[in-house]
Amino acid sequence: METTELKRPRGRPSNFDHDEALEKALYVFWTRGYEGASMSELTDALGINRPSIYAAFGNKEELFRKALGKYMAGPVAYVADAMQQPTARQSIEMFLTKSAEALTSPSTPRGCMMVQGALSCGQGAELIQQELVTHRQNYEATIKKRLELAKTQSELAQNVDSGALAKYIVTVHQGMSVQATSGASKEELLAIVELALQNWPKS
Amino acid sequence: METTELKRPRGRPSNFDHDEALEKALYVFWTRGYEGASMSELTDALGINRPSIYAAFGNKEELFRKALGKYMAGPVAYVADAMQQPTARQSIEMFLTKSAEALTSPSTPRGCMMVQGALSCGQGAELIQQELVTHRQNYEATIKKRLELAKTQSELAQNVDSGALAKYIVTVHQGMSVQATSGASKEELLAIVELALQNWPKS
DNA sequence: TAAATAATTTACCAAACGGTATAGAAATAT
DNA sequence: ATATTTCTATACCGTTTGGTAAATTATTTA
Repeated sequence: METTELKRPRGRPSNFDHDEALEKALYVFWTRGYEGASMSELTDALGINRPSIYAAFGNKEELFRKALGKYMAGPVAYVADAMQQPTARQSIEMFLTKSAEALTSPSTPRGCMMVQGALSCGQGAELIQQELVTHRQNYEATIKKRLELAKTQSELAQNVDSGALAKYIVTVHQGMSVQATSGASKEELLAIVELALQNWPKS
Repeated sequence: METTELKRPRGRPSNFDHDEALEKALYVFWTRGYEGASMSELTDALGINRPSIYAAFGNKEELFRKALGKYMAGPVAYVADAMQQPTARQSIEMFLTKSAEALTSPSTPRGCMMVQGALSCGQGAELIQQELVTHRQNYEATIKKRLELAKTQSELAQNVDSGALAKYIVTVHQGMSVQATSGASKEELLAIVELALQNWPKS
């Protein structure tokens, strides 16, 4: 039991749980976007003073990056799971279905943080904007890889354009994110998923 | 020829063309979004002083609304044209194809202003955000009406859910807008359109 | 108990934000 | 010519932005 007794660090201990604070920051950024979230709103939501935030997380940019990391490791972790389904068809179906649920979950902000975090922005946020573009492209590449695996397994025909199909799938996902932000229900998004999956290429 | 000789108004005439200035403002808002566009950047782009902008267009909100009106009357006017194609299938195909071109046109900013104008925003822009939601929903309703017309004309079966199908179509459009902002080419968007149209419901 | 370390608190900073008061300049009407 | 009207230019307003300096408080080590 003495292994649970961690040696406490030298000076005054933190008055707040860093992980809880980061989660609260995540929700603010998720709702407002990078620029729309002000440091004042963040300090209010986190319940701690501004210098403590800067001491713990750096500056606004780094706080956003760390919140985004928590987002990808948490609410978006289902994507990696979906890719491990036995067939590509099942992977994509699970990806879009879980997306429909996640994008409209009543316990989280609506929409995808990677889409609405900085789709357009002012002069000071172009770096964050570009980073979100890269993250979206990474997910697209992940889906493309899953489709290419399906081609080697003869689930999909060799003449299927996995790049175009992956782009189509993430396009539907990103469109659903906009719809979720506009107030669409989970059922409405699931109906979209059903329509989007009707044209699965024949093997 | 004397009808072209308009009676000039009373005081000092405007030093700039209001319509040209509005078009420049449109491009700034289109690129930066409502919040991302600062009045300083707008005055620079319009080439006129700040009080002249306020005298001519009101405040930032009204300037955005007027620019948005110009956007809908200009770059987005093809939507109304598309709806008048002889068949719904042709209407939707034209809508998405023209969208793919417009969203990636080299002579305009990328993406759809109604999507990226204020997808997420700070506390001062929620009204604009909501107005954009309403505008997107109006376009969705327009497409739904076109599909319902097709049902009365037996182009589409009675059991087709025109609401869900319309939602699917605008979802693809909105996803393509995100893709365009991320750098997708016109050809890539056209490939998405092709995939999206493969599942057109059988009559 | 004293020194050292690290957090919190208060107060503040320069810069940028949207918006405007005031004065001058350019046109028409009398 | 003079008065009137309207736009333009300079300079400025209060507020909010992201970010910090300095002092205080709480904890561990010696």
